[in-house]
Amino acid sequence: MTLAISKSSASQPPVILWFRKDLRLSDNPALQAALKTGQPILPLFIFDDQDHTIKRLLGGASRWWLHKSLLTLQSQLPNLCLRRGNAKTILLELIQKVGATQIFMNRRYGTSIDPDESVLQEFFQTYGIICQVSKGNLLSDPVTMLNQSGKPYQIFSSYWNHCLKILRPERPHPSPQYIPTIQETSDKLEAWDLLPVAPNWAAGFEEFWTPGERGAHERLSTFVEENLVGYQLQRNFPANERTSRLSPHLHWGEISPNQIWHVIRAQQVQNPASSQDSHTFLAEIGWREFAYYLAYHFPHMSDDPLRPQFKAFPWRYDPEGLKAWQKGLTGYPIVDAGMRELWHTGWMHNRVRMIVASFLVKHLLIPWQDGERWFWDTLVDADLASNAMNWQWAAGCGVDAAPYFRIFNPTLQAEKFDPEGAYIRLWVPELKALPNLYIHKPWQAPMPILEKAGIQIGKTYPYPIVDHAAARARALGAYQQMKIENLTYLSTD
DNA sequence: TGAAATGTTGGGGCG
DNA sequence: ACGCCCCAACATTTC
Repeated sequence: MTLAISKSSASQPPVILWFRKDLRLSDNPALQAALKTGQPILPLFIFDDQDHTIKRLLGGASRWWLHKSLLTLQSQLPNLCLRRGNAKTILLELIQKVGATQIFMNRRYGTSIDPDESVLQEFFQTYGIICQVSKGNLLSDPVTMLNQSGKPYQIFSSYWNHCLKILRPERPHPSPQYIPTIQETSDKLEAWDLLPVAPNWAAGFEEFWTPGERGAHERLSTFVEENLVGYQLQRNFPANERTSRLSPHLHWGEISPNQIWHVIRAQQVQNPASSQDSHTFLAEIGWREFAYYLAYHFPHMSDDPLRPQFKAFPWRYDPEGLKAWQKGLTGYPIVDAGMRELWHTGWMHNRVRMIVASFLVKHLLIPWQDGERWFWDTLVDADLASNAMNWQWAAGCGVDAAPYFRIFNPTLQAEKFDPEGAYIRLWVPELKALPNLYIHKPWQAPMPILEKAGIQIGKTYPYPIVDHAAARARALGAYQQMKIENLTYLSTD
C-alpha cells in the first residue's frame, strides 16, 4: 500500500510546503492547499541566520523554542527537510533539484524575519513557479480593516469591536489523515546550534514548557477547563498562574488564533457563566491581532515611537541601571521577581511585564528599545509586533498608549496584585522570611525584622536603585522637557 | 491596564 | 445643645 502511494507519487512532480511561523498540521491552510494538488509534498523549514538585511535575528529563548518545536514537528513529519541559509537561494535550489512546481506558505503580516511574500511571488514567477500564499496566522486582514475615514484604527477598543462585528472565522481544519511526503537531504537539527551551551540558561525551561502542536493544545484545554472561569479577575495575580501561557505556541503557529477562537466561543455557549471571562480572553487574542495590524500599517513600530513627539524625549544613558534591571537587582521586589521569572522560564506574567516595563522607562528613563531588545532575547514568546506595541504602550509613545504621566508605583502594584507576597517569595527567595507587611518594601523594614529574616539590605538584597518619589518627579520633568522641546521645534520650524 | 494631590462631606469628639 | 474642628471616606482633578 505504501509502496503504491510512493510509486504514484513518484510519477508526479512535488510541491513545496514551506513552514515558517505555522509549525502545525491542524488548521494549516497552506498544508490544505498543498494537499489539494494531489502532488507529493516536500515539507521544508529554512533557518536563516546569515542574512543581515532582514529585520531581526532570532533571540536566544526563541532559538531554544524553535529547536524543541522543530523536533516535535519532525516526529509528526519525518520527512521534514531542514535547511539553513538564504530562503530564496534554498527554495530555488530545491525547486530545481526535485522539480517542484509550486510553493505553499501561510502569510505573515507585519515586521517579519523572512522576506516579504509578494517579493517572493514576483521572484519565483520569473522561474515559472507559483507561490501560493494562504491566510492562516491571523483572524483579521490588516490590509482591509480600516476605520470610517479610511485610515488604520489607532484605538484598540474600536478596532476590536469592529473585528468582533465582521469576523466569521471558518471552522478549523483537523489534522490530515495522511500527508504524502517526499524525502530530501536535510540538515541535522543539532547542527544548527540553537540550544544554549555554557552557560545553559535554558536548563530550567523544560519544566515549564512543552513546545509543539500537542503541547499547545494541551495548554489550551487545561486553560479552558481550569482557568477560564474567573479569568478576568484572576489573570492579574501572578502567583495564581491563571493565564493561558499560549503566547509562545501562538508565536510559532503551533496553534492558530482560529482554533482558539472556536474553542472559546464554544465554551461561551456551553457555559454562559464564563461569558465575560471568554470575552476578556478573546480580547487578548485581539491585542495580538492589533499588534500585527499596527506592524503592517506602521512598519517602523519596532524601532521608532509611533508618536513622533517622543523623538525629543530625554532618555538617559544608564548601562548600570539597565544591567540591574536585567538581572533583577533593582531593590524593588516585584520588579526583580519578574525579571528573574523571565530569566529562569523565558516568560513573565503580563501584569508584571507592565510593571517592569514602566519601571525601566519611567523610573530609570532608559529607552524602551533597550527593554524591547532584552525581551526579544529572553522571552520564549518574543514577537516583534506584540513586543514593540506593548513596549510603546508602556512608554506612552504608542497608539492608544497609557499617558506618560501614568506611572506605576511598584510597591502599590505589588501590594495590590501579590498581597501575600507568594510571587515575590517564589522568585526572590532571599526575601522569603520577611513578613507580608514588608515583603514589597524591604528597605522600610526595621532592623530587628530584617535580622530575623536573615536579610542585610545592601548585601543580600539591594537598596532600591532609585527612590520612587524622586524617580516619579524626574520622569514627569522629562515629559515636560519633551513638550517644551517640541514647542521650540515647532516655533523655529 | 495609575497614583498623588486636592476638594468635599459628614459623623463624632469635645469644649 | 451647639458650634467648631478633625479626619476618614469618598470624589475630583492633576500629573
